[in-house]
Amino acid sequence: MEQGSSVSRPAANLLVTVDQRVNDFWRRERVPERALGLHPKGIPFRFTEGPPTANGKPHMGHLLTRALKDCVLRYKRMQGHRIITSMAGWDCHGLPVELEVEKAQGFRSKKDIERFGLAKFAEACRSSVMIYEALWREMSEMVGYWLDYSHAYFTMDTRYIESVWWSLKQLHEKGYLEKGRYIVPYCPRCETPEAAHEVAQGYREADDPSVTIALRIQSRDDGAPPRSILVWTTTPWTLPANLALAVNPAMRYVVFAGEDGREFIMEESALTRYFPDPAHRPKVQAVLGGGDLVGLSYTPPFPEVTPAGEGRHRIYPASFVSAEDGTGIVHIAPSFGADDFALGTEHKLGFFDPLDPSGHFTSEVPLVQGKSFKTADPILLKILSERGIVWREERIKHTYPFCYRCGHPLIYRALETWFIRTHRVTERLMAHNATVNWLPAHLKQGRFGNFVAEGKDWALSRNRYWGTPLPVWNCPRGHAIAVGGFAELAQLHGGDLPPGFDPHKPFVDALETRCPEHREPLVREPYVIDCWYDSGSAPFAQYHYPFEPHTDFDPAAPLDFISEGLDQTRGWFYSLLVNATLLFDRPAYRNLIVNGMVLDERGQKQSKSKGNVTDPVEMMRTLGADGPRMAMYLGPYTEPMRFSEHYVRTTGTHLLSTLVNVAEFYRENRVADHYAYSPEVPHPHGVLDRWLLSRLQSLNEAVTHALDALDLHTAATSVERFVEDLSTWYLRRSRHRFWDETPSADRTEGYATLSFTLATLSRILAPLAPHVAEQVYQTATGAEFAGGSPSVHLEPWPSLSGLKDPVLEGAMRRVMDLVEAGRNLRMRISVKSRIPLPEVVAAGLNPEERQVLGDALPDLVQGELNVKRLTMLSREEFAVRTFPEENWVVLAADEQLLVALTRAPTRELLLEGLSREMIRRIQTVRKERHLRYTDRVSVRLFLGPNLREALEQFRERIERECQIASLITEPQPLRGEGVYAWDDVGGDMMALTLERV
RNA sequence: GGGCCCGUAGCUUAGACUGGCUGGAGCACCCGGCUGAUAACCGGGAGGCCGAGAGUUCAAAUCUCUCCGGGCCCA
Repeated sequence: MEQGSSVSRPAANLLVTVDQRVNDFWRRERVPERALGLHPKGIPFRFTEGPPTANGKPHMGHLLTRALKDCVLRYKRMQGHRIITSMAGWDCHGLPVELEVEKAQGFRSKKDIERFGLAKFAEACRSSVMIYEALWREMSEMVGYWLDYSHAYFTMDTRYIESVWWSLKQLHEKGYLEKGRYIVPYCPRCETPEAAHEVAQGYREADDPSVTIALRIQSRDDGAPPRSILVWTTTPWTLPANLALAVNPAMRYVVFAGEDGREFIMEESALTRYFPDPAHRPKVQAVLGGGDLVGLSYTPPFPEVTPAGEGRHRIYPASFVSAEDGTGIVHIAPSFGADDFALGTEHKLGFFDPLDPSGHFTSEVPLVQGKSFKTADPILLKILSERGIVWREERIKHTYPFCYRCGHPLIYRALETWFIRTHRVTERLMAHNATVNWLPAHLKQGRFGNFVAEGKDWALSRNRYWGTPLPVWNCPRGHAIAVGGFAELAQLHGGDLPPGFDPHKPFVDALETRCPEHREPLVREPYVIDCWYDSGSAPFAQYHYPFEPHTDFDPAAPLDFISEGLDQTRGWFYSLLVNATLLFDRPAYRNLIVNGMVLDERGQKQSKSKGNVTDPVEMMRTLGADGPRMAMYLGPYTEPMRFSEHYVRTTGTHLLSTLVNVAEFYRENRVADHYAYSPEVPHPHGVLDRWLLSRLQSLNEAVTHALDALDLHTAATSVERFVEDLSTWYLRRSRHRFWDETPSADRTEGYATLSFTLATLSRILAPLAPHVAEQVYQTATGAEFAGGSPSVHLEPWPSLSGLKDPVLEGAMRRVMDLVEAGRNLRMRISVKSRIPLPEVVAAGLNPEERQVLGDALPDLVQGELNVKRLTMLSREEFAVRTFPEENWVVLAADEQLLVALTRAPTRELLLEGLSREMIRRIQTVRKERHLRYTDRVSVRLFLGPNLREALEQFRERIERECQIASLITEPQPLRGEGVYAWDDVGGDMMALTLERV
């Protein structure tokens, strides 16, 4: 068992092997299930999984988010918290899912969907979701993101939808849910609005009319000549819908006379654009401020079709009016533009929208009735020309949005939309946001705070099919009924709902309903809702609240922690806040970590078209899961982060494979020495052991502090430094103890210290690198994945005390510096460290430091520097002592530390060095033969004269270190197969054969 | 056009809130050593106008302003 659980070397796929073994163990012992069920009485730690859209393959950014969430949840679990809730979740609705199906079916428009049949379409969407859910689940489980996947919530589930309906009815009753209008990009051919990211795909160069018209201002009974204001537009078809004009009060406008004697008004700098040649530029007769124009009335371009009304056809001030193009006077058609809409709403101008859903003029504009908006352009212009209203007519090339699916030009138009009136609670939203601990902090008042402060309403309804249906039914008598659950719907239906009732379209609309008051048939609003509302409902809807009475959902309790990517700022972070505020009047969450975007190795955004997308599953198959995880914690995860295989290998993989190999070292030796693990806190005597334990407690404290602050970066770098110290100082300085032939108290204390350290470190590492932590834990405790073994993930978070010794840690730091200085000196005199030197003299450790190190100080330094004697002096003593240059080399390592080293080895020491040369070469051969280091061998040697002398003196040591059972020296050079030979070992020949015995 | 963030060695970063010692470290690179735990380890080297400029100050990577570059979001 013990041999079999050794990790294979060389370590190319070391961490992949670890993952496999650990995953087998977890599956066999049902560790995730047991871990998720720990601490049923623990202090709640409230969490909700932000449901990823079950659409498209997961990318590196998703891996990052999972790594962050998993780390925090594991930490809290180890601290004894009960996680509420560990349910996984999937966002199932929305246009991305519909598009996926449309693409698969080759659909080009909504009409294709209708022809296909809504019931079949819904089924296809559902299947699509389930395919992606499997992909995502694979990635999430691979990275070790432990959630309860078998009880995941799906936003398309009937019960989930019922909870969402409940909440919408709450909003409706409180008056937050209302019908209104909203400007959206709209494709008349597909008869659907488009989302911003869709519009962004469809910008193209377009050739359009560029028309300047002159609208007559109504004179103010002062006898002055009539003036006309000049208005520029590229969409003449919107002119029948003109309800106002806008000017910028901060700009200057000029009055000038035209050739026909009429007076015209435009913005000052626009005059230069319209008349580039100064010789032909008309004379300015008067200059007006924009404010002078505000309030004036004018005659609209088509007075016979455009309904007059209060406030209409006047000039309004607006800051969005610019002087960059046009005349500095903007035509306002509130039905057909965002700025227009806002201004129209502000001044209560109402709407005039004479287009039908397919973009053809209705009978409201008889001049062009039945014509599409685009073909109406020239006809309308011709009429205006005949009336003398067209002042200048040109063409313009500019970029314009087209439908990315069918290529038809889009229009912006005001559509009937259901809103959540969030602007009414902007103050509450801001107050709740103020309580949140945002990481990074700048988002709180920055990007997110600004967005909330803008106080825009939430346009909730969508003209689509696959989504939560808007649960509002209209009575022909003119009132609306919001349905807050299936029981209420059954009442309207007048009987039980059909068995297995699916609330999606088209089933919900096929249900017959009657108004309980007027007995008239009800018709549901045809919309589905924004899927962000679905996910924002997750904290309660995943529990089917309030229909199921005894759940973990507490209406009064915000979530303790969530984490998602920066793209969720206006997505989930916002919808959670709105839901929590409107439904429960409390903040939605207390802490959140927002991760940045994951870029490729050159800092470029990863995108399919660039072909620079790293597949997280592929990466984990090559490198294991924990290397990428660790690399993410070690990087700037709240900012855009470069990420590549090379980056992972040199950070996370390096750190973790070092650690695994330290554990492997421990295993091999303790198996050979039959050391039995004990979980007791050791109290060793040796300085190195005590130093390591002190470092361990310091690490424990640092990581606890960091994770409490949700600072995973500091936690990871602390671990990194510790592993470095463990591997390159403690182990290198200690390894010989573990090779002692005979058991000693010191060796046993070494095992106790190392195993305790590894076991504790594995617990500290568990939230960060769960697989490697398990491997190290199993090795350290000697459990070795045996059936019924405990798992590190069922252990509590360590809280060491009484082991810390700051003086010792500081003193050891000085020793490390001293050794480094000594190595530097050896380098200068070109004496390799295999050759012992007689003496090193040093100063710079204070008495306290020297005392805490005691006898160990010479051992540490002499062993590491391979010198026979260490003499410690005070700085004063060092200063007065002379170090003749022919015998000594001296270095001031820093302001404190002074080191002097003897230059030349004695003949005796030279021979000792040669013995080590021989040992090294024999060891090399052993390694080449893949011998375990417990294997014993017989060796035949042919040696030059110096080496022979060295062998005579150090024979016993060579035999011991190389595990030699029989050693024969040959007088003649060895020849033939199996002979290893060197011509220059300290100037001598050396050859050998070696056999396992 | 507006908002937010980020610029420290080729790369990843510490230091910034609270100004102060020669701006530390790892990877990569070059030279050398070592190798019976390791994609290991050890020593040395090269590599920084701390994005630029101005200001405050006895003193600025750090505080202030402006600009430049990059990113994200919005219009």
